[in-house]
Amino acid sequence: MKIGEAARASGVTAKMIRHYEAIGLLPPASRSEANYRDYGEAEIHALRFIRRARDLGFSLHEIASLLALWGDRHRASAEVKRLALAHVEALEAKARDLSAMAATLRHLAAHCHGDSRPDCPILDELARSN
Amino acid sequence: MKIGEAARASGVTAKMIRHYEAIGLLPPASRSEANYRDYGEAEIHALRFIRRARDLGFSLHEIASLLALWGDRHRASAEVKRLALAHVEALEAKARDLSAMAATLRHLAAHCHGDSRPDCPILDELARSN
DNA sequence: GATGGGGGTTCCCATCATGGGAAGGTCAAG
DNA sequence: CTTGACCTTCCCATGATGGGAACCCCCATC
Repeated sequence: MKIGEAARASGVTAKMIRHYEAIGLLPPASRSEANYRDYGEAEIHALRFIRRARDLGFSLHEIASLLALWGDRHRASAEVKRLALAHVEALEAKARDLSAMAATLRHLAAHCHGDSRPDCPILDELARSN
Repeated sequence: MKIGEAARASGVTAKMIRHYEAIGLLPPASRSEANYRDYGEAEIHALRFIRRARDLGFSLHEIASLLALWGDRHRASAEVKRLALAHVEALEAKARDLSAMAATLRHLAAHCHGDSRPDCPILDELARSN
């Protein structure tokens, strides 16, 4: 399979597949006579694995660890779980941060008339001098 | 005030102050004889404004708009409110995305024994072949 | 007066994940 | 044999931030 097909089959763009190889997340693909990258089922599986992990918000660095664990038949699931839960904590912390920002701003906006007059509690808050 | 003092007074690092000037978010600062940037109260206010907007998750691009509105005595607060609420929507959407990822992953982790055995529903899900 | 330290200045590079695009090679079908 | 779709590598850009080098400036202390 050439890179375009692999991209369609895995949901990872060809650009990203090359990138993942370049940074060592994936081993160098074997090449055809025309120097085209050639992918088999195993590679497609790995690419899908990466895409799903990305969809769950894992960084490429974390994904490298996950791939290593995936490929290790003697892994302890405890290690995977630890990694996953640490990531969950980070996701939840980020979500809380964003929600807090949203709530603060929504509150400010609720007090803003939102008409043609210039008075605006939102700007007042941002420009507050203390 | 030199840039270091301005940084301390505003909570924006000197590095970032220079950056904001470089990208045109702030007008070029006036310079001392030694070519040092010189800041007055007005500039400190603007820097604090920027920092607060950043704390609320606004992008520098959005902040440019907010600064323009802030400086426009004839602005309509409707415009500010519109911007703020659009940003709130984006924040909430992002927060929802992160929460969904966290929930999915927490669910998977809950089914993972997390012991020394290799079986792991988390990896199974990532490696799912359909 | 020399020196040292703690500012400041510019400029380049790195992060993280991704995309755009140029210049050129390869292959199938018309 | 050309055309078009694909592939290759390489460079640049994003957004916000930080690190660090090389150099300049000023003030206090020996």
